[in-house]
Amino acid sequence: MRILLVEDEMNMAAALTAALSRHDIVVDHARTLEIAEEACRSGVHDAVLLDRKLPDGDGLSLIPVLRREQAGLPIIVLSALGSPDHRVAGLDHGADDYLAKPFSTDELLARLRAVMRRPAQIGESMVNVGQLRFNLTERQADVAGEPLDLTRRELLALEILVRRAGRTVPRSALEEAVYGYDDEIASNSLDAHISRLRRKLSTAGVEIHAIRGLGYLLRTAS
Amino acid sequence: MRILLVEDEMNMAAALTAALSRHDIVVDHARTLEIAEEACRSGVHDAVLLDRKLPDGDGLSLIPVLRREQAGLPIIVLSALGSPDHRVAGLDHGADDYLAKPFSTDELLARLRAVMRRPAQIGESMVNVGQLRFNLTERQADVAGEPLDLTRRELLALEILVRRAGRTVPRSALEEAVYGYDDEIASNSLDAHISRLRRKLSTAGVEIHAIRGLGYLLRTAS
DNA sequence: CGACAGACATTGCGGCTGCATTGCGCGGCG
DNA sequence: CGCCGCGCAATGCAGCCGCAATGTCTGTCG
Repeated sequence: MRILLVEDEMNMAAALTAALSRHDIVVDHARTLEIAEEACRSGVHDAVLLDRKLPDGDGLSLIPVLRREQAGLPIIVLSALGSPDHRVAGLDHGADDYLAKPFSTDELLARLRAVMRRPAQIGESMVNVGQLRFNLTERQADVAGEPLDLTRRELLALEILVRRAGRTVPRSALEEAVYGYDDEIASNSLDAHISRLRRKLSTAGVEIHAIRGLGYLLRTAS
Repeated sequence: MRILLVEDEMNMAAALTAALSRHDIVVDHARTLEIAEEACRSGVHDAVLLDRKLPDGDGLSLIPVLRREQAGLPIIVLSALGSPDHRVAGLDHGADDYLAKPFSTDELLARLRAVMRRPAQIGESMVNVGQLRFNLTERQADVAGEPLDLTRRELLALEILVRRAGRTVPRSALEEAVYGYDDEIASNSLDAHISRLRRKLSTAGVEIHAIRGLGYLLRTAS
């Protein structure tokens, strides 16, 4: 892990660098806002520790700059200004955490770990078939980025077809997915839904094949 | 915004609920770990406030459970156990932040905002859709610089629609965001709010689309 | 090889469900 | 005491969906 420490007081900086180094954290040290801005441009840092009182201004003013350059880069403010008001100000300027001096090194490390843990992206299960992209969690279908306007029954049918793309889906399975168990169906309305689905998928590069006597099968257009 | 408060002390819970409600945050209250676990399963919460001393165990033990159920759900621990050691323990158990009692309500709100910014932090806590600009931290909506005059319910509805712009928001999710669990709704008043929202957004270049049988969808006007 | 039957495709229609809109009255807050 | 937000209900409306009629295709049997 490599962090950028923005701090003008040399004793403080040295002590922090030593403490963090003992935990195998690489520390780059910047004494001014200007140097810090320059340093962060390299994009090698995993987090920023930011002092407030700096020779060329309040550290908080750096936060919007960092956010623009390196969106998502965790920022922890370290400051002797520790009143609730000061903390609120720091957090509302966009900091991820605010730690008042003096603090324990262990707590700093823990807060660093906490802030670094941030999940990259909650796994959204997406299925791609041809130009068709189906988001299983959101229950939404796109064709080349354009959202498809599907009705509820069409969505339910497409979902199960997509989940088993390339394999034949028995007609009975489709009926159970689209209607309930209870909801009896006494016509060919499932076929009707498939028909309308096909039209809406005409530009999606996929085909819904009918497997006579068995069911349907979704696959990329040949 | 809707949060889950896990706290057994009723005075504390009532005070917090009142304070947060004043900032238009919907609070669901759980007195025990068991109830909390059950409540979080609904997946409607944006964050969790977690006490440590609870009738059925240490609140920290809930964190792994929440992480498994709802990865990415921000968790802030609130505890009278405020020593650095305690904080480190809390953070290393997976909490996103640790606030020692007593704390100022303003700081809690600021830390909530900080922790909520995270997922959407790519870019800013400002969402633009069409001419509509929604400030998630300030909770304010502008159309071409002109601030929109929205009521509380309208704001809550618009917030969740904006947070998930371009994706269908289930009707149930909207109801839970705008009203609480307990607040039963026995009419189409949600529809009424949507209707009035639409009127106020008429010049915003966005549309609130109704997805029949599913919910609503906000997107730029075609 | 032709004819028929069964299965799927497509499309129009009507009913019904669920959404849109508006007005009213209550209750809370100033 | 007046205002405003909100829940509620009534009315109007649109679109989804079930249904059936008709067309197409395929596989089978005489």
